[in-house]
Amino acid sequence: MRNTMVEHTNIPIHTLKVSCSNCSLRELCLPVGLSREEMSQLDAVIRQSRRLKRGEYLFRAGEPFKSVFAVRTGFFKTCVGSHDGREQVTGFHMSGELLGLDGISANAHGCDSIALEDSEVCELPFSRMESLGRDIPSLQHHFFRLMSREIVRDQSVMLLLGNMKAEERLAAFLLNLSLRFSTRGFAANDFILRMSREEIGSFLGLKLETVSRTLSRFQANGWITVEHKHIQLVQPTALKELISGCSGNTQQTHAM
Amino acid sequence: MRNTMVEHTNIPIHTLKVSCSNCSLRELCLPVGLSREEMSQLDAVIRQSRRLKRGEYLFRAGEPFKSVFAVRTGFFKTCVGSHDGREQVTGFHMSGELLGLDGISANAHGCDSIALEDSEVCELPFSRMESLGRDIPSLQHHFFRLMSREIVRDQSVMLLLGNMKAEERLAAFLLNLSLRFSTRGFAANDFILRMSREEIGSFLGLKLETVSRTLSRFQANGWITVEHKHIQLVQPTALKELISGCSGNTQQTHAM
DNA sequence: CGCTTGGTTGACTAATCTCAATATGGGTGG
DNA sequence: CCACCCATATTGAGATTAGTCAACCAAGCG
Repeated sequence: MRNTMVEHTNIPIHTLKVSCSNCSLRELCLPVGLSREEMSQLDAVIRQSRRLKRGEYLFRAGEPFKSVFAVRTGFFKTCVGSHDGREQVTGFHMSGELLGLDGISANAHGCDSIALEDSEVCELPFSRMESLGRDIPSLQHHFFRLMSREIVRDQSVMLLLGNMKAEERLAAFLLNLSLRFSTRGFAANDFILRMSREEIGSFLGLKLETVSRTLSRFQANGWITVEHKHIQLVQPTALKELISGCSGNTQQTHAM
Repeated sequence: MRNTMVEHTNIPIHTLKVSCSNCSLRELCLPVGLSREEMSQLDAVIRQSRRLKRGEYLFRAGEPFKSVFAVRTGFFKTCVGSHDGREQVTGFHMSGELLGLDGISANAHGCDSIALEDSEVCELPFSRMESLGRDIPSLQHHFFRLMSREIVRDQSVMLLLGNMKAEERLAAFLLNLSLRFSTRGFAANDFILRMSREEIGSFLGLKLETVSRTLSRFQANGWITVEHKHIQLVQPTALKELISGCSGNTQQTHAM
């Protein structure tokens, strides 16, 4: 029954299409439609990828801002801390997603970014991306789109935190993860949570006990199975019904 | 005592410095440090300002995205709606702030934007701003900064919605408004709320009754006076104490 | 000058948090 | 390789907060 889940990493159903020679930035490169020439310019700017171990900080709030980072593999959380130690997880980030966009405004990172499993990122020195954007309009445009997408994502989190009940938040959260896994070629209804109940709670504006209880209730309803961090969506439809109506744009393939 | 408050608009302490000939975009122009030549290029791109009456929509979610808008005068709210009619106010916006950045990602506006009083905006056709940015690097950079700032703002709203109690939310809200008024040359401790209790509640993730009760309690404590929409901060320090610790970056001069 | 809308207040209910006890698993060091 | 320990998760009971429903009031508008 309990297969050796210790390193039961989510299994890709099909291999990811990688378009950018230097690193698998589907999100960054694919939609732009760069020429071979432009692609190599981009490759020249993208720094060697960096590996992080579980628990390691990619950057910390307050550090000078130099680069944004694209997740190649692994899983990250970002959080803003408050003086008295409360901390709010502002998002979870997986492959193809960009980290550090909030640092541009003040030339300093605005949040902490921490690897939740061993991970690999590409560093994109921002000023070089800016100048490259001037030469390659489609790249510039795509960068604006990525930033805008982050704003859209944040709006849907606000909707979640401002309007939804605990069950709805959890359902939206699970379905969002499911969607993002599946667009990356992983199983949609069978995955491993990379984060703790407390981190989920922080993100969803709930206490860890509430997260735990709500997951148990979902399981009791026969909607999901929970085995520690291993989640299976048995009746995703039931979850979808729960949030039908509150959706807004909770259903994004992008970061959350 | 109660002066004819009907049109008691907030009074500027000093006149705003206007740097851009076409429209008062302090936020957009001042920090960039454009040359006279560049400034006139920018002026050429910025469309004639548009006037809106109270209650009018600047744009609606789903409409094709063409431009972002800079608030010249007046007051706006943005909200994302959900299918079943719930709506979440995602922000309030005053002079110098940009609206519509969330539309870039999908080429369609992602929220409604509604004037809360008679207002005036400048329209900035986005594609022309993009190409102008290619010619004027500092403008491009500034645009990235503005988008990043929006992301930072959203993070602080998440912190507010995820971590704070009703009293703390209201205190943070009032102090944020106060700060923004004062940086625009209006009185910091004496202002008119442009939005209803319900809209405040929607933004803060509270019901209107809770907003009302909490304001009453603040007044009973002697911290503020409330006369309908006219608010005076009598002991701003008391409010600051309330949120000391949860701040994160709740104290921004920018939109909220 | 009545009517409609928005705001206040109260009593009650429901949801979530808090505190606490108990399990469980994974990691560590012997 | 095993035993132990600590961090993490589950569950329960009771406290607290905010939501709900409802009555009432005041203001602004036509």
